[in-house]
Amino acid sequence: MPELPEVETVRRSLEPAIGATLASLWTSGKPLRLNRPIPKAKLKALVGRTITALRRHGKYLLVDLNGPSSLLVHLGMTGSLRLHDAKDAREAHTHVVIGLGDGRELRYADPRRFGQVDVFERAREHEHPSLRVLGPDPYASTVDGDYLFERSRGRGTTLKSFLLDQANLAGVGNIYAAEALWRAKLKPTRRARRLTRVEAAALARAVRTSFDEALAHGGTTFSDFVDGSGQAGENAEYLVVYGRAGQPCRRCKSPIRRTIVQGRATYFCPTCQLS
DNA sequence: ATCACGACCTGGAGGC
DNA sequence: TGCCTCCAGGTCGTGA
Repeated sequence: MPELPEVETVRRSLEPAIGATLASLWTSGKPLRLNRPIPKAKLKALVGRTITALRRHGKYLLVDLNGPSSLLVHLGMTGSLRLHDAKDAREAHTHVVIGLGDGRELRYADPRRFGQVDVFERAREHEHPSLRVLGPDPYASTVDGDYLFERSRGRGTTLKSFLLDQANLAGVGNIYAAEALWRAKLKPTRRARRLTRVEAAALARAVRTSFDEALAHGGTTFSDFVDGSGQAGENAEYLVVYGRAGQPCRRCKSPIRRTIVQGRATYFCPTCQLS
């Protein structure tokens, strides 16, 4: 579910939590991704801190608190981070509840438990195992055609895998890889090393255009994505290729094709995305 | 080092 | 109604 536009939508929707103070903490006791336990003691130590800012890098949401620490949240496939009234019934698969002491609660829920919740020291942010390996956020000024061109030299993998590799660009997932490749008129199975400088520039623009559109529509919801206030996104209606197998290409009317590339559903237009 | 693949986990959809 | 199989927005460990 949540790729960069969805995580950014969550980030924006949680801004009303800035200024709130962490007052209590509850965890389910169930482990998340890689069977790793939620660091309850580190989270408990944050009680008394105030939320000062909400940031995002790629698909990671960073909640800054006064003092040296921040909270890291990754939504995995099915995670949600929502502001609730403390009186609201707790939804199934809730794993972290942070009481804000003002009648509100920040709740992390994640049915599949592919997500991540952690605490880190901001001064050592770049050393965090999950953040350390990330490439630049596609909205960073350093990301342009030249960056993608240089980065793709000597890479024998497909463009699709290249885009999904968070070490290259942080934030692209399976939906927007397909969307961006369609916009740039590039075939998902094209080898990254074959990208020309002109194509790389088109791809950099295409990634951002796809994200801009999705953001304007509040993100893509298929079944379970919601923002911090529980609102679903409308972007599924506007997708150009993802999930549109058999439907006409929005450029040339050819039926969109679905294939599997490296184990993941891949949508493209066989006419527009010839190479 | 790079790359492809399967595993992780739950729930929903569809077939019988 | 049940039971089975397949599929899903992400990441990471393994082995070639």
